[in-house]
Amino acid sequence: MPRSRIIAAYERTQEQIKSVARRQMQAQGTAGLSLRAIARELGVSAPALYRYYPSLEALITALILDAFNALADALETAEATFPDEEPRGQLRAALLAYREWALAHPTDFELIYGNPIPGYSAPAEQTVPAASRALAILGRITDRGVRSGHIRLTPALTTIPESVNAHLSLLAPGYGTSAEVLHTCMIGWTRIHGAIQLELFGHTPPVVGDPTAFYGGLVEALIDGG
Amino acid sequence: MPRSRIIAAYERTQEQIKSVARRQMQAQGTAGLSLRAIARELGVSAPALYRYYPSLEALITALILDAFNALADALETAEATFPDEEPRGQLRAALLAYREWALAHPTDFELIYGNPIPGYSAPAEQTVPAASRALAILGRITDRGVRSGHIRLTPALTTIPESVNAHLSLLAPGYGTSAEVLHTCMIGWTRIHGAIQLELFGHTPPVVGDPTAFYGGLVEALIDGG
DNA sequence: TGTACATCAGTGAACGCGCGTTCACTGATGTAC
DNA sequence: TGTACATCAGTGAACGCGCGTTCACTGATGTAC
Repeated sequence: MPRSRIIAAYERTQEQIKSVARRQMQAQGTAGLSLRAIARELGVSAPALYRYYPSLEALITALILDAFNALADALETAEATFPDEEPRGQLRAALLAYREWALAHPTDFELIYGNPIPGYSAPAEQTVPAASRALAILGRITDRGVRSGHIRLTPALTTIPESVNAHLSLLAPGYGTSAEVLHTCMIGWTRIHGAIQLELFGHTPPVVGDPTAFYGGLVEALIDGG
Repeated sequence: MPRSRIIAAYERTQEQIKSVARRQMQAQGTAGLSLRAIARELGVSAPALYRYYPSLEALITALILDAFNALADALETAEATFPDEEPRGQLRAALLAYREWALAHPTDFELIYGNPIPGYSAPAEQTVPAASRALAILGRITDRGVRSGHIRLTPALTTIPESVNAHLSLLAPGYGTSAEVLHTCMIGWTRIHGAIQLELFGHTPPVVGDPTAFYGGLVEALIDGG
């Protein structure tokens, strides 16, 4: 068997393990992840998994990286459904995609944005770049929109607290935009995130009745700089 | 010993158990709650706890109810620092109190708003009333503000999706207010909640630098109907 | 083409651990007469 | 005041369970000569 096929098989097994892990998180919650349970479902002994991941921690890290990247990929796909000349369409699509991804992959969402897993702490040098991708996408769309005049920043939100402005100014170049735009993105991010998180865990639906429509209204207000 | 003193001692022990449980959640996460660990820290055998709570589930329910009520109490205390004639001050104080309570009691916050605990499901008839208190407080403050003209609803947000409006209209009387005000409160709630949740789990601080100032700006925008 | 060897995925037993819950019990304290 | 009894907080052993990880191993497959 050629070496490349062997590697492909190895990686396919890694994917299989992660896929079973994701299914189990859905049933048991992120804290319920267990190598033995995964092995059982795969019809294999528990030590066999150690060929593919050196520990439970490593598997969790892989799942987290996948989740951050899958979310960012979803946003990028949404962005691409409109040309760069229509940043409002891009922004709307991206914001809706954020929620849709979360609803479609609730445990991945929990994994990256929810309670930390008891004994686990993520290796920052791996997760930070993956985690930043989503914000970078929102940043560049908004930046395009502001430059072309399609998106305006809310006056109420352009008065950035000095200490925050100082910090954002340091990071903004890394995102290829200004502190103002980055601030707007952070505000926007916290807004959609709160709505999604509360919906996911069942706090808003009993009150608003139709969470999709509720979120839609929230997104329109956000795009209009409200 | 008089019967009332016996009951008081019993309840004091219940409080002690919950307090140790809270400390352990802080260290181990909400999913790490364990009767045996609590008993160990109390210097007592595990079965002894069954005098006070019939099961781990019951203890968790008690902790959840306490948390919802403590949060609502914090909002009410904040509300009371301004007279009813100054609803903007009341609203600002309440919104800031929401974050302060969350930062002071991160695991209680996780417990009520974070990932569900694996094997546990809350008894709705007990938790729903407690959970609704916070929203009711924001609702009555906002209602006062709108009636007296101190608080105005953002135009962008008064266009409520029809399906949402229908549902809110059913619930609004129960909160002693209108569908519009309730909608504004839900929007406001999702906004501050997202900011707090992302801050608590470390997602916003590295970007905004000064989360207190960032949140402050967000609250001002919210009060101004932004 | 055949043989000796290396590679490596996967096994099964074992380690030490912690968990929620049950059970029959002890022993101190308070109550009734 | 003294005695028999009831109450009840707390104990210690045991139940059956699941966990992550280690270890020496088997047995199939591919490689070198």
